[in-house]
Amino acid sequence: MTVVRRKTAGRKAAASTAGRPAAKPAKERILDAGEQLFARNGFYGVSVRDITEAAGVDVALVSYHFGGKRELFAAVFRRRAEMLNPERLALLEEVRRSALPGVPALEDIVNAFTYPMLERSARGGAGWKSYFALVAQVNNSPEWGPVLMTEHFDPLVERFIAVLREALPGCDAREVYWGYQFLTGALTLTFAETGRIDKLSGGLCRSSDLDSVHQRLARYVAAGFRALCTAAAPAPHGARSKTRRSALRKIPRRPP
Amino acid sequence: MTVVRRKTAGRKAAASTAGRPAAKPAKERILDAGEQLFARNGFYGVSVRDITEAAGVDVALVSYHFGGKRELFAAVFRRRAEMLNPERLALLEEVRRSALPGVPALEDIVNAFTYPMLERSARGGAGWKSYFALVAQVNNSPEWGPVLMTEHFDPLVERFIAVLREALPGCDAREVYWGYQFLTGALTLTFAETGRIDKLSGGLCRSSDLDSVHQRLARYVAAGFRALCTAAAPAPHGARSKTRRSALRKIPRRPP
DNA sequence: ATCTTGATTCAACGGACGTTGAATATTTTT
DNA sequence: AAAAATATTCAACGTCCGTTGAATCAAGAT
Repeated sequence: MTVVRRKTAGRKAAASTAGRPAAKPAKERILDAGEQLFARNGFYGVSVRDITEAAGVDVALVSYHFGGKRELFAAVFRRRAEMLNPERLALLEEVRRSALPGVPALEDIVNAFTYPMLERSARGGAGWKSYFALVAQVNNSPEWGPVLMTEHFDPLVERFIAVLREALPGCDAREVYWGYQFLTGALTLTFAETGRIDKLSGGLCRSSDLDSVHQRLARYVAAGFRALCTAAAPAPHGARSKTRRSALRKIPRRPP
Repeated sequence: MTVVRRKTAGRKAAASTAGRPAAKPAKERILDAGEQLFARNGFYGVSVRDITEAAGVDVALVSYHFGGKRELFAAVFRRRAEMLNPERLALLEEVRRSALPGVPALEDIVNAFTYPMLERSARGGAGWKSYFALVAQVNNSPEWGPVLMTEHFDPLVERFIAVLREALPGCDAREVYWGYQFLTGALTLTFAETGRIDKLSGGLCRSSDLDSVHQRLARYVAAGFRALCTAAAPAPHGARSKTRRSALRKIPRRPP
């Protein structure tokens, strides 16, 4: 009956005068809060109420603006992919064009793939950092990976692999696909920034030091591609026994 | 009052005669079911009831045997780590010993690290496959990775890195740590088996084909290590501009 | 045979979950 | 200024959540 409407008035005042964060529209603030929280605890580890409280909006707005929690998750994932990937594609084409009539160096191709991500994760703001941590989890999730990664990244990846194959003439396509798989695994774990390398190295390396990654990943991966492609052609067995046979022994099967 | 105890009698009969799965003790069946479900949907994506229903036991047994859901998750993670890592360590030492008085090939060191996992994921049974998919998610999770990976894998990893450094004399320690980081990222994404490489390659490569990974990963990673370590010594800038400078442009900062 | 201990079942708890519909407020269009 | 469209608030819904305590069962020890 005599309840005073503190909330509404208070929110309005805070939005127009006091706090910075209330400047953005609610829909965007939900995306920001969801991005941060989903990156930390995954889809099921975050409730709609967690997100709306962090965003300072009402719970019902998630269903209103996005249709539901799952759709919000997809929208979070889509938002920055659409900002990022056109630029990565343009950079890749630029690398390719500037190497004509030859083919670009493998390092440059890999860099075109990784640099826009590493650069934004390092200096693009907290939102981008959260986003890439989220990508790391999605990429390794059997539930979300096949859906979201395929939908938003595969067109770019296909073009990237095509350019890689140009730069690796005569190399079996399978080697390139596996080489890409190893690259994306290394890249996404980097974005997870779990701090594990910090502990392992006793502080010598830091997860957050993406410049160190930028200086090393392309070289590492390019060498890996070359090693895969200079290996014996599709001869499944024989030769090169040193790397495969030397000290390996069979693992016994589990007892039934 | 007159309720008939169908459940108990039925379960007992099924356990002793009809079904295979009831042969194991309840505690182990909970671990098995949790392993499978956690691997698919993560910690928060699976309820205690999901697990106990899959295991065919009462809900209360999770709290009774493990103390709670979180402790069950940790127990699932610990169980196979304790089977696996002593063997990986023994294999590493065997590789090292059999190379004396020299140092082992990088490929053999990496293989000692990866082969026991790849072999079990390929031929160790469904439980092992689930387990490594779970490891892939944990390794990329900012919430669980630092806790569980550090606790159960770091002693092994430290020894592994020490041997790597023996095999890379004169190489800066940071290069080895980063090289390991890229390796574990590539390895764990492989275990996630999201099927993404299958779609990308049009069926040419299969996520589940861990033998293909075994044939390629050690070569790829060893070449990567060598590339990191033969690069210009800790000279942070200069030289080698081709790999770093050529076609890269600055990414503009976000508007404030 | 009785006692003891550990394993399992059952029912229930308070709370958090995602979503909804009606009511209200705000902005845009006419 | 009125009307329409959009945005936000509030309260509540039914459901599922993890955990608990008391009761029952199954064996082994005394």
